[in-house]
Amino acid sequence: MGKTRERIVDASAELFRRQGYIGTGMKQIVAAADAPFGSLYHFFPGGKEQLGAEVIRHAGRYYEELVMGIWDAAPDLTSAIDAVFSGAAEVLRQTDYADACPIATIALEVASTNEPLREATADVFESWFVQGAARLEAAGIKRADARDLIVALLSLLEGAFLFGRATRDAVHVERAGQAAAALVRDALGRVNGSPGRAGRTRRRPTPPRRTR
Amino acid sequence: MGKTRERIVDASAELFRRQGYIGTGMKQIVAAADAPFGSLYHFFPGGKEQLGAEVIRHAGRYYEELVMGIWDAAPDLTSAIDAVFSGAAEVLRQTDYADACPIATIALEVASTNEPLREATADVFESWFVQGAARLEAAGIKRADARDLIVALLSLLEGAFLFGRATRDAVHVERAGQAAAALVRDALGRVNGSPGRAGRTRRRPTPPRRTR
DNA sequence: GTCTATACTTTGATAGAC
DNA sequence: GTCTATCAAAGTATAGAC
Repeated sequence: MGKTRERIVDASAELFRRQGYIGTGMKQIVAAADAPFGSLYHFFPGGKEQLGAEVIRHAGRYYEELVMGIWDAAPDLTSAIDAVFSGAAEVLRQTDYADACPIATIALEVASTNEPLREATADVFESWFVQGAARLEAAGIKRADARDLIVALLSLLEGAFLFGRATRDAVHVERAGQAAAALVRDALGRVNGSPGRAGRTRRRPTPPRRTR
Repeated sequence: MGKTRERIVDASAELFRRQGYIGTGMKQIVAAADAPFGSLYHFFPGGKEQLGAEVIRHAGRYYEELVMGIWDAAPDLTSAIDAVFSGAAEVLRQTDYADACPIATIALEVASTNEPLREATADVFESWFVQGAARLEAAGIKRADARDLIVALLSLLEGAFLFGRATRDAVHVERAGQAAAALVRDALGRVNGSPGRAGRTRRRPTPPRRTR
């Protein structure tokens, strides 16, 4: 229904997430996008690599907005963490253990083999770190701790995605969420003796400006 | 110098870890193994899939023994966690951010596309969970907590590997190790009020029997 | 912008001599 | 067990009519 170029990017993102970048063929993409083959190289003269880079950045930003939207909708920090992990586990189940992180598979595939695409994934992850750290700070985590904490929280999520997909069991994601909550409690306790209300964020945390 | 079949498996494991299963060709494998092409299908009549399954199980067991060996050599639980994560970060740096988890890339590639290989990765991960949980129990973690904790610790490691390779920065692995240590302290505190000696493992934790 | 046909390369896999 | 030649299929990419 949308524009052809848009459909190509969306279909590619879906296929890359499930089959990886290398495992997805250009012919499969145009078939899934219901797009003419000629349009592919019309819109992406740089070929598969240009398409891959665009998909990584597009899917990365989309997922960032999805997760941060859930985060911001929660009344406090611990609820936010719980909502993100619970929601991720639910999506994993509902998609037959296919839809987890949109770029993790690509990131590992290209990390040592394709420098432009590796940089694209690194940029996406860095943006996630910045956005998450800003929210942790807004919730009262010390600036010096926020960066380390968000990396740990997202590592828990990514690792649990890996185990969840491989074992076809989303409980790993939920349990990782409980571990994430424990890490948050620790960090909050380090700055505030009363953990009861320490986790309460401002009602409308100033959304940090995107750096792009 | 070893037997041909052995060289093929080892070379495949190395290539799969860095380039993934799909991204590695059979011709590249025989070249790296310095093996005759005919031998490949002589030893692996099931083709690439049979080779992939064997590499997953072989590399999975090798890595398990490597990590658990480091674990068992540490004087106490928190030292063990630190040693594992620090060692992993060091290897990551020394290999130009190539050598992290030997099967994570394959696991994500095949999770939704190749059921036999997906099962192989699931078996490996499950074995890691069992071995790790047994060691946590031996260190005083309650049985009911050990399983959840080992999944969280390994999720931290796997997620940090992903970010470390993508951003070419091993500090993520070290920081994940600190978060892992915090989770362990929490779990130990839940069973023993004196965290000072609570983390002390038995000098020779009974190695749980392998289930294969 | 769309569409078809096709060029070129690489892939996994096989056959058969040695 | 080894080695070479080769297959059929799939991969990415291009050309050119419309």
